[in-house]
Amino acid sequence: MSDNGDTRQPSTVATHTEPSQCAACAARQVSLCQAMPNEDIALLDELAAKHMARKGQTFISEGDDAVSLFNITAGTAKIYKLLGDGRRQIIGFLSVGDFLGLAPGSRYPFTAEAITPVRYCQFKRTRMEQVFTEYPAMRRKILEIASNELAEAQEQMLLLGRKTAKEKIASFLLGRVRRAQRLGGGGNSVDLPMSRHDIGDFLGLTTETVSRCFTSMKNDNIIKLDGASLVRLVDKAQLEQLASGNH
Amino acid sequence: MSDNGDTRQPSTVATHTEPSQCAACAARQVSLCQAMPNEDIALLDELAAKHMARKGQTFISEGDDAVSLFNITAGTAKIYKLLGDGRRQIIGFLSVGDFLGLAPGSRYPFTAEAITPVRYCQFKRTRMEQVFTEYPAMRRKILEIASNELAEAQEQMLLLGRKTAKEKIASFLLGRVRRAQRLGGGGNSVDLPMSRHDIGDFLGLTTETVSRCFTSMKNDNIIKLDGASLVRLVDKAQLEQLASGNH
DNA sequence: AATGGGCTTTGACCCATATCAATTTTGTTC
DNA sequence: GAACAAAATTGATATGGGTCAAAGCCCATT
Repeated sequence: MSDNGDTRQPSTVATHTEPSQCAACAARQVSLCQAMPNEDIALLDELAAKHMARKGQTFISEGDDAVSLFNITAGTAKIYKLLGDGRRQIIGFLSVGDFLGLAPGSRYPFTAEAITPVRYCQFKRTRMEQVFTEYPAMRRKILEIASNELAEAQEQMLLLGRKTAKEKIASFLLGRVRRAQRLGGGGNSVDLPMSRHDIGDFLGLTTETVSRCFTSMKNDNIIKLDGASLVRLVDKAQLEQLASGNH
Repeated sequence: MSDNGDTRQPSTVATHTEPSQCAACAARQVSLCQAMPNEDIALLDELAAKHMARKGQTFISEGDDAVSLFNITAGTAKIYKLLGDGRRQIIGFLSVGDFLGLAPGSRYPFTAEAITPVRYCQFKRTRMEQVFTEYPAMRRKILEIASNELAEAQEQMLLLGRKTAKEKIASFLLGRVRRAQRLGGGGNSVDLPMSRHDIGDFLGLTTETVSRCFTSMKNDNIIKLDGASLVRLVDKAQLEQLASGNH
């Protein structure tokens, strides 16, 4: 696919490592790390390798040895899976506070790539396993995160299997707003750092169909477009209606 | 949908409760319960309410208070989500050893219905939370199960979003064989206790398309049908080829 | 502020799968 | 084992979204 041009065989190694403090981390309150008691947070500082990924850089590759767990602290990334002939399914978009790296086997079942510049912490699985044993609250938190992701994945199955193009777009936009609100963001505007192509690969549609839906919803006065990447939700009630499959 | 006819408002209450012993349970070795040490297995016996669900009976309803966790010990069930107008997405088929009930909020995000007569154990969440604290291996096992389900869900997203009808059917059949093998079942035959309609709602297809794919694969000598519910995989290599999206 | 390249949008056309409508097959009950 | 109902199959037709192609737009760079 076109945007894989220079990232097909990228190194999993990060460009840049920097010191920092978990205590002051913006992601702390919305991430796994909130389960670590304040007095012991320094331990995570020791264990976390802090990295950056440039826009377009792949920092986890499907099939690689799953030796690490990751926590996004800034920016937006996408994780995806590919079919043999290049068809792509984006599994999710990750941003500040999001956790990834759970793998049922010994290999990552997806690729992760930065959409904007991304900051992330990398933890060795083996070391973290010890931490989880020492701090049961951490393991409880991971399980909570996994449960959430599972429910989200199931909701996405409903979307992919049974919703129409417009319903998919409506659901996507509402999901984005909710996420923004959870992170303390504002009311009815959504920023879309990913391309139409990415949105299509997330929703099981083509770029063209995504674009046509946006245009049609704009004409129906359901949304307003401010450039390609800022969407204002004008008629949220109608979006909810669409997203839930009520006709 | 047609097969909801008499189960739309079914009670979540089971028909029948019976004593039994976890120690002798067929599901033990392939379920959560294997994480409980032998000497303490009696504890689970005390906590597990053993139930049966008749064919077609709903034993978890989407939106209900998520007070319990479940473990299937015999039979096959489906879990699904509905859209406002009745469109249905089946999230998974469960059988012996499968665990369900993880809910990110306080309500179940899906409905569970027996396809064949189902036996299951029901555990109160609050009680299990204590057990998990007392037996960390149990929580570790749940996390392992959740990771597995998450990866499976992501694989299913790839299927729903990007595979063609034939590729979906090929993936489905292979998935069924693998599951059967994991449970000690035989080589190249698959039993399909669910209807074509159910398969369609699992794969994001209609009954008719499912049936046409089966017919076409039969004609291409990739599979053999023995009645509607027994499938023999004749050309597994070709199925793998199809399932992985290689042309 | 002109140039160029990559997104995004729009248009025309097509096809895989849905829909609608009969059969045929299977399984269950008396 | 006859009779019925439910499920599966097959056929004919329709359509939502894909594909292919051509502008248009937006910045980033100079």
